Parts: sequence; structure tokens; C-alpha cells
Amino acid sequence: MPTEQEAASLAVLKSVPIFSSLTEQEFAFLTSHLLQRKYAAGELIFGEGDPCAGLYVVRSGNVRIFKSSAGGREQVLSIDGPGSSIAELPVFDGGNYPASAQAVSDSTLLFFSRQDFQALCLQHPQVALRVLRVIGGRLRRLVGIIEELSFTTVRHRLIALLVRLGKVEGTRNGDAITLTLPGNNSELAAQIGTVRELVSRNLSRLQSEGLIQVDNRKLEIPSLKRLEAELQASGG
Amino acid sequence: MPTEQEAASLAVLKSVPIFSSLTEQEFAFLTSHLLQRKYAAGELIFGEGDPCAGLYVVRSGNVRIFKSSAGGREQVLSIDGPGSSIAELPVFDGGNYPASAQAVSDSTLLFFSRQDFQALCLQHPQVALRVLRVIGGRLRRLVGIIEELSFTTVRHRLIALLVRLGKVEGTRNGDAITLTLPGNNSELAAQIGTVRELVSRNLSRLQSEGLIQVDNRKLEIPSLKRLEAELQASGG
DNA sequence: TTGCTCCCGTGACAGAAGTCATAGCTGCTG
DNA sequence: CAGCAGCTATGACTTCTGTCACGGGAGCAA
Repeated sequence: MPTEQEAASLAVLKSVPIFSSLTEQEFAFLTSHLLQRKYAAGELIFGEGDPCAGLYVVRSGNVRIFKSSAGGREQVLSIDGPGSSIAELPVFDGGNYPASAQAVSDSTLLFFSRQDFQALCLQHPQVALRVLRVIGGRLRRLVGIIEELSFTTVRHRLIALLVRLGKVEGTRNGDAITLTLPGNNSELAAQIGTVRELVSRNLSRLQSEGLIQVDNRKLEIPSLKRLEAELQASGG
Repeated sequence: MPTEQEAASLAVLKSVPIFSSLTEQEFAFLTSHLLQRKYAAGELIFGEGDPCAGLYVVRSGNVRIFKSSAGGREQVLSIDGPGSSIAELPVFDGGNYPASAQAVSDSTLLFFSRQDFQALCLQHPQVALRVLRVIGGRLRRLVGIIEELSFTTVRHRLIALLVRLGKVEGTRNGDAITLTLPGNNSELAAQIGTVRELVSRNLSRLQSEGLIQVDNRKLEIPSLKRLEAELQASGG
């Protein structure tokens, strides 16, 4: 008889892409082999360089994967919400975690040990293929970050970020979009590979150009089209 | 009875990490399902955005994976030699190639269609796990590139490149290393995400600082230690 | 030899990026 | 309310990066 907690975890597991082809029995195996852990907002889940213990699945909250520099700067690699798996890769190649993971908000994660997960993959090639597919997306995102860092300016990356945020989290009203900026300027800076001052300046400039309107972390994009057009202009 | 060509291919396949756990029979399957293609130096193997046809294995020569910008700049993501597989990922996630591939020197590649390769992975979970391991390395390299682009200067990245080249391709003589620079300044620039002029200038400066000695593409590093020490100094 | 092409090295410059310091705002807590 | 912590905005400045333009050398072919 599953506990309440296990039943709840099960529902999450079924929504995780890499597990989507398993049978009830296999889910039972998973639920009985997972550990659930809670993290407070800001808490570190694992640090860059730590030996890889296993695979995590986000059950609730958001997790930030990032690198940090000696000088204290950070570069965000991805932000993952419920249903996403994290650290799929080091589980397989045996190396250490290449980046750190941190809970953005209070979060609950499910954890599988390397052994259990590898065993599952050997028994169920489908799972391995799913993992490959998920990792494909991850790799594409990384390549995209490299492209932006290598070829574009801070202004361009900031606009691209705002456009992305607008499309995902914004409230649409014709060609206009309203949204609340997720995190402070330092956080936005970490996401586009720069420092907080440049985010501040560029936001001001975009506002003075009439492309956006910012007020106390509320952002309005009067015309998404016009903003996107700027992407071409600033060297994409 | 295998043809000569098939026999030769077989030898290569056995040295490919992702195939290292297969039986003779399975190798026979592979050799009978592969296509061999030759590319001249500089020839494009596939372009960014092309639909993914299948998986390649480098038999001879070197292959450069890179992104290009609208402005004509390039950013190298990796350079792979004999025994390396290329484009393992888009084979699985069904998307297009995220970057272009080009033969650096005259090269021979082996090609497997998506279908054949996926079938192989389903039959042999070991292969899928190997692929995951290989991709793990790839992902680590990409994260490393992001880190360098985001946190360090051109000078730093150039030194890091020289140190890497020295360790891999150089001739060692105590703490001194001699090597021939692979490619012209534009190519070096593409590998560290900048332009040829900055490579030229920084090489000159390193020379005037006595850290390196360049003469007609021959590079000498009098002291690898001293050069590596500069990595800390220039903000690593 | 002449001419051509490709590449290297450099100076001059413009713009982008990053650092530092300062002033002001917001919201919380005692 | 006073005081504090954290964040934002902005000016001044330095350094880094990238572009453009030019001269010159190496190699090749006619």
C-alpha cells in the first residue's frame, strides 16, 4: 500500500518526459527507490565539482543551474521547473557535476541514486532514448547560449531575454505584453552573462527608446513586434 | 565475405567508444548498414539547420563543428578526429543539426541512418549508455566554452588554448614545449570566439612578455608553468 | 618578372563592457 | 519614527573588443 507521499510522487513521475513510457509496475519500482528532499529558496542542491550522486526530478519549485566565476559573477545555464529532470548527464559519464544547482523558490525534488537509474536504463532502453532526447534539448540550449555570448551584445541578449519572458510568462493584449520581471537585476544579468549595472542601463535605454516601460519590476512591452525587430538591428 | 573496404571500416568501428561493447555479429550488421563518404578539405558535411539524416563516425581526417554568425564570424564548438562520432544528438531528438560540420583536412566518414542507429540502441541498451557517456563529455566541453566566454578575456582564452594545444600536440622538452599552430589566426580566433586581429595582437603581446616565441607558425613555450600561471592573473 | 591571392601585423578609432563610487528608493523591524 | 538592508539608477572612468584601413611578405601561376 503506497503512502500518501508516494502516491503524490507517482503523479509527478508520470508527468516526467523521461519516464513517460513505463508500466505501472515500473513506476512502483521507481517510487519505492526514490528519496524526496525539500530545499528552501536559495539553498544549494549540489555544487560544481561535487561527485555525482544521482538524478533529480523537480517536483515543485524552480531550480537554477549555474556556473560561478572566481570574481563572484554567475552565468545561468538553465532554469527548470516541475517535471524536469536535472543532472541526467553526469549520472552516466561518471564525472562530477559541471555546474551548481540551487533552489530558486522553496522546492521539492525527487532523487534517484546513480545505480538505480542506470539499472532502469539497461532494463528499459526506451528510458535511455528518452534521456537522450531530453539531453538533446539541453545541448541545443547550451549551443544557443554560446552563440549569443560569442556573437551578440548585452543589449541584444537582454532584448532576447525579454522577448522570451514575454512569450512564456507574459500576459498578452494584442501586440502588447505585460509581465513581472523574475528576479532582480543581478539575476537577469546572470542569465545573459553580464553584470547588474549593464542590465540597469540597458533597461533604461530601452525605456527611453519607447520599446519597453518598467515600473517597480513590472514590465510592459507596448509592441512585441517592434522589440523583436530590434534583435536584427543590434546584430543577430 | 566482406569487401576490403568493409574490413577496413570494421577496424575503425571497433575503436569507436560508443560501439566498444558489441559482438562480431553486431559489427557485421553495422558494416553492412554503413555508407562511406569522402570529403575534401574545407568541404561542408552538413549545415546548421539541415534536417538530421543520421550519425557520422570519423574514419580519417578531422572535422570541425561550428556556428556562424550573420556577420560572417565563426565559433568552433569542437574538433573531432578519427574514432569520434558526430551529431549523436539530433539523431535522437529529431530536430535539425544545431551547428555546421566541415572537414578540416581531407576526410573519410562513415554514415549510419537514423533508423538503423535507433534500432541498434533499442536492441543494445549498452550502446545507448555509451552514447550518453560520450555526450556527457561533449556537454562538459560546451559548458566550459560558456564559462570562458562569459567570465574571461580574449587574452585568457588564447593562453588557455595554447596551453591545451601544447599539452596535446606539442613536443615536450622539460618545461618547454614546441608546436605548430593548427590553422591560421582566423581559425584560432574562431576557436576562442573573437577575430583574427585580436589573436595577432595578443600573440605579439605574449611574445613581447617572453611567454611565447612565434616564428612562421612555429610556436615555442619556454615555460609551460609560467604560461599557465598567467591564467590566474588574467582573471580565471 | 609581374601580378595575384592569401595571410599577417599594426595603427587609429569607435563603441561596448565592466568597475567604482554615490545617491536615493522601498520595505521591514524594532 | 529611526535605522537598517537590499536594490536601483547613474555618472565617471578604464579597459577590452571589434572594425577599418593599410603595408608588406610568402607562395603560386602565367
